[in-house]
Amino acid sequence: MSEATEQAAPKAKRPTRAHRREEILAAATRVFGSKGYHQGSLVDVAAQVGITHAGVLHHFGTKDKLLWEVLEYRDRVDVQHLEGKHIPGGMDLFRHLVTTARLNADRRGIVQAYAVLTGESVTDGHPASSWVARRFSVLRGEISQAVRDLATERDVRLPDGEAERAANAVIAVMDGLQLQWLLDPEAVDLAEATRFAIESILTATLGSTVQIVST
Amino acid sequence: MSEATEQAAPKAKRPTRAHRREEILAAATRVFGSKGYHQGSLVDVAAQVGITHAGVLHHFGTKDKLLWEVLEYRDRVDVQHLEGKHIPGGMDLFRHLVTTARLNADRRGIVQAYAVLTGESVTDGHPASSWVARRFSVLRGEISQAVRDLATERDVRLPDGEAERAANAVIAVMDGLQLQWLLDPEAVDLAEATRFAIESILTATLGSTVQIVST
DNA sequence: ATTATCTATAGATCTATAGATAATGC
DNA sequence: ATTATCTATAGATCTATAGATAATGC
Repeated sequence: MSEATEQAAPKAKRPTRAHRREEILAAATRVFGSKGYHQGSLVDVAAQVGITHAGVLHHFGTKDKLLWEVLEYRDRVDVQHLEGKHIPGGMDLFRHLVTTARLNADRRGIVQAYAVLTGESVTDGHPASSWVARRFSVLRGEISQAVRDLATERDVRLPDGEAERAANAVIAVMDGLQLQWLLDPEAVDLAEATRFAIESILTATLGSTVQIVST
Repeated sequence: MSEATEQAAPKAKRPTRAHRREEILAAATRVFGSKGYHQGSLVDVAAQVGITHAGVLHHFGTKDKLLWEVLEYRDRVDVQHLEGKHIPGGMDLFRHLVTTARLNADRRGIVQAYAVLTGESVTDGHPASSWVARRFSVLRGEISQAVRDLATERDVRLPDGEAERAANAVIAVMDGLQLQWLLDPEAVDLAEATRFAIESILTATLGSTVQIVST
């Protein structure tokens, strides 16, 4: 905040290195989201930032590395969005999932990028496949733990593997609903559908009605 | 079966036009499934059939048209696989969905093709998007009707739009489980997970335990 | 005569590299 | 001196077309 070091108000300073990289990452997210990784080109990304593709490569080296950083960037943004900075447990986790779905209904680009890259990631040797697989694995762990917490809370004894099955179903239903919503937003109310599906899975798993009151 | 018209045993006759087209469609399904539509080239497809890419274009005109025919071909195969030739209703429909999931666990290529093309289809202007959207719409109609049938059968009065919500959730969970299974087959038992998820959704929707006994 | 293929090639793209130039920071 | 960009270009692909050749069917 010291004004002494300020010489004059520079109109359009060169963006800092970190800032430029962020601009490129944001542009790449849009491009990969709207066209996919293979079909989205470095020229497309560069054009959105107002430089040439060579400029993009100067910052990221290769297109693969750019994608990796886009995915890491996504992780960082997702986490920093949480208040407590770490993912909640028990019922709060499911509330959080529904809330995220509601926010996502106004962030089509992000949802699309996630859906496209996830779909592409099952192709042979795709650079995003290990990222997506790890993401699933982390979610599976967190959600199944939350299911176990709820079961304990309600004195329900779960069959072996039931918490994992429920977690997989919850993850699956969120991904699948996003696909349907992207292709036909009229046919699916993303937040409502997500709440309904998660409540159904939890209700059936725990044997008594579960209601998620999202904030 | 008349032997009179047979001259000699021709070793390797030229395949009929229809047969050659089928070979190409099968190859294209494999290629688009393993690499995606944009990344899978006509040269790849042609190589699998043992001709050049120009031969493929002779039969299908353009790459887009080839994709459309691949999708129609998929529809035809799916339908002809059913015994009655049309999709069943009520509980039989859900039995059929679980059975399909079990068969799919041994047809990775087909599942992968479906997942990849569905994911790609949400990119801007993708040639498969209307096909996927229609597929969702048809499934939604069939499944929601089956849910209504079950509700009537059990004297359950469903809230407005509940059958559609349940249908969307069932479709979503099947698609989502396929993604997880493709990326990590150890983590998901496709048939078991599908059965569990559909039973959960139906149980919660109908308010009493639903069990799907797959044949 | 028609159908199925092939070779050759045009015309678009794409990623990545090399080397030059301009702008900042010490 | 370092960092950020640019221009130019190499080297791969890709789709699609044109025209030639071979194989079948009447």
